[in-house]
Amino acid sequence: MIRVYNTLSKQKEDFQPLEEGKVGIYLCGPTVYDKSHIGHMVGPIIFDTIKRYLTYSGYEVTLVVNITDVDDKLIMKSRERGIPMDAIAEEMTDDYLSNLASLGVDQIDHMPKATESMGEIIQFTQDLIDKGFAYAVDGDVFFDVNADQDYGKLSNRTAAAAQGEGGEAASRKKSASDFALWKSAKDDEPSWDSPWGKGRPGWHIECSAMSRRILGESFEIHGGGLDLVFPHHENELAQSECCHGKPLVKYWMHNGLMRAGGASGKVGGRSDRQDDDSETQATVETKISRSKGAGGLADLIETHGGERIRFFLLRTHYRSTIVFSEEGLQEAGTALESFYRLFERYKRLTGNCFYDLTPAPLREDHSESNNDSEFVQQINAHRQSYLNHMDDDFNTGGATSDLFDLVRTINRFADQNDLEQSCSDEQQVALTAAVKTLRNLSAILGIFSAPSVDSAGSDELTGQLMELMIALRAEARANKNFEIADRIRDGLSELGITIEDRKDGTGWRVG
RNA sequence: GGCUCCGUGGCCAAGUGGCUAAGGCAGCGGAUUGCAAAUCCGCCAUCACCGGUUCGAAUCCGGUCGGAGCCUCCA
Repeated sequence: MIRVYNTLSKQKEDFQPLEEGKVGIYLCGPTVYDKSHIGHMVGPIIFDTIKRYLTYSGYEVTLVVNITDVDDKLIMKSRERGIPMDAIAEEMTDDYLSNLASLGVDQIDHMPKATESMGEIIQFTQDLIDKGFAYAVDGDVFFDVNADQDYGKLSNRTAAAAQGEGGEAASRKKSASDFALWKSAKDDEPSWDSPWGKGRPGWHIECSAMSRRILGESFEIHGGGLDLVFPHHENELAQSECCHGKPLVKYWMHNGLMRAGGASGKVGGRSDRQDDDSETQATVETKISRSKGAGGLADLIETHGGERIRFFLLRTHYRSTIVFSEEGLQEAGTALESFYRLFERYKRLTGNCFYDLTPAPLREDHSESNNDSEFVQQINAHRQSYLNHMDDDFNTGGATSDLFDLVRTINRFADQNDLEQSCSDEQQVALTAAVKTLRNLSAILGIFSAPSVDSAGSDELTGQLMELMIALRAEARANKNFEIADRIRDGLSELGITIEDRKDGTGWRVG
């Protein structure tokens, strides 16, 4: 039984879809007014993983991630740069999509855009007016918070305590906590025709309208960053539930936010964009680490590779705060090495490539057999532990530890049976079954789908040169001329190449 | 001020009532190796602090200290 932490009830609940076997997930995506930073990737990566796991568990899953391509920040950006809003939206959407691709996020089924959903948004707004939950004033439409008995249940606050001064539109609102469903446009702003005049949607209404179109009036999971609980999700919930008279979603899931190492405040958060008036030494240091974290995600992917970043994020439970640091990413990279070495070892022993193994699509029954060897039993135990971790609110941090256990168990099997000396057909079968388990389980996390491409110096000439160097060194070693042999190894080491003398021959790698 | 959440070994990080507190990185000892590298084996924590509940708590309750998020745009 899968269990899910629900922000609404503040506890873990048994996962039970509304309709047997089907799951709808709506994840709040970015407002595309600027390039994405690493913090924007936490949600997509965890929900991509959640969909993979639910699919593996037999559910038919629809994952929706919206793109907000009209809002105040986009309009400001458009003025700043002197180009149309839709050009900025397109540029930043492309940036977002390419980042997702680099990080192996490929499970998204729909990416609706606000500007392509105006009809539904206007209809939704009209529905709320008709039902008495919203009112139009001078071209604006506001949601009437006091008409909603349940308002505040997600973020645990009352309507009165909800929203401060009411902003610039305060004078037209019935109550300061009322929020805009439709905003009238000034002359030079992008706008769409509506029954209330030219204008654009408020921030929250697009999600209500688009989720209704694609997933229906009620669906299973709504996700987003913890910072969206209020006001975004609170308001979205209010709109949809007042409109439909039933729960919008069964499970509200919120991922923790990322912090820059040494700094306070989340990556890309408000403090990042504020002009600091107090230039103490501490804030200067903070800015440096910030610029690393919140700076170009594309650069980060360039230097570390998507797999390392994805693994780094998934090692922590999705509800925790992740502190971003260059060192943390480095360490994740070191940890991944043991997997890559096992894949190479597997290939040497069996001739098969890890990446060519096809991951099992479904979580099949592994009924315990008494005939199983100790090795097979250990592998199954690790597999079961992995599934238990994932069943428990998608505990990817715990699950990765089972992956390391699998690696150690497989290496131990190879060591103890001296497979480098001889590997029987039977042993090859056992080895492949175990490696395949690793393949299946890592595929759920979205890692190891293809060889990591960060290995430099893998061109043909280098390979031939290395073959020559290794042959020369082997000759020297055979003649017990260790001085020469070590000179070769040390020299290569200075060039960043590591030599490994294994029982079945000498290998080399960059790094 | 209101509302959430967190504090586990040198660092990262699972575990949230009961066998010897996962796993990773770093370190140390051993096997292996000509020496290394890789791999394997072993070692390294009583869970911020105080008090309470309980046969039994890192895990529940209260308090103290420390940290984070939201209450304003935000993944």
